[in-house]
Amino acid sequence: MPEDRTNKISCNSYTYELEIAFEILSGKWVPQIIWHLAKGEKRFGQLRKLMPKVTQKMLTQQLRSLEKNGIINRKAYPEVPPVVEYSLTEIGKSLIPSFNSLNEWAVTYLKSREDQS
Amino acid sequence: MPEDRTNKISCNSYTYELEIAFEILSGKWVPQIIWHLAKGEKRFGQLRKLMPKVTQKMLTQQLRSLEKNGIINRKAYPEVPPVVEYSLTEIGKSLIPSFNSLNEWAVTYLKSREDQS
DNA sequence: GTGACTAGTTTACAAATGGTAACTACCTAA
DNA sequence: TTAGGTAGTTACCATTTGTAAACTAGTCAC
Repeated sequence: MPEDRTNKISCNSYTYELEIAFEILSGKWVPQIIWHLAKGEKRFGQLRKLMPKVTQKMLTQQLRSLEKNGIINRKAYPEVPPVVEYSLTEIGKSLIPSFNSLNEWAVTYLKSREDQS
Repeated sequence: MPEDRTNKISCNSYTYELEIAFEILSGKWVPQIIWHLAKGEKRFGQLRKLMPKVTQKMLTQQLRSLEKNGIINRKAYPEVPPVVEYSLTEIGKSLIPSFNSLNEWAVTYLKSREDQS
């Protein structure tokens, strides 16, 4: 074997996709945003009410990042006062099963930690 | 309805578990570490070789954090030179399906982004 | 007694991330 | 003309996270 090509999926390339996912989803408020949008389109102000601890700056920042990455849609209506609606894209919606899986894992995890103490 | 208790699962409490998961799994090298350990017990030096870009300090730091959170086991043998073996705990192993799910999502995601450009 | 081996620690620094608070734009209604 | 409503932006600071490089400990082989 001249090069280490015995496996098409080398360790490095195989973790690459997974890391992309975590890169996109990292950000203190990102999971929450996606979760809320999973339940339906929301306006900026609605998200603020649902997430009282996030500041305006952080909310727009993370919304912009999700938009850039194609996870959410932003629809702005040229009205006064302004109306902006956020929703999950198709690829964004396809994240929901993974989120449910992680959520279930976390429930089990927390339970197992309680039992120990 | 005196209080908003129509749903047992309120928005706030429901995202809580999900956020715990992301909290534990955030950290630049954490997904990779878990991924490698999913394939079997590894020594410190083996992990370093599998992840050439991580520094010693970061590797130990993130391993410690995962150990503290009960995701991995650390077995140290009092030999010279030292031998330390890391492996996933049961709850750690139970993360693998979620990781697979996220990984598959990311593959689809990357494909869909390629197609656009 | 010098160097190699493994699995770290330590110090100092740089970069990324997040938080606070004040400010903007635009139109409407009083 | 002044206040209110929505969806932001800006400037500045604090905290967290990550990096680089040198150092440690204990034993063995030379």
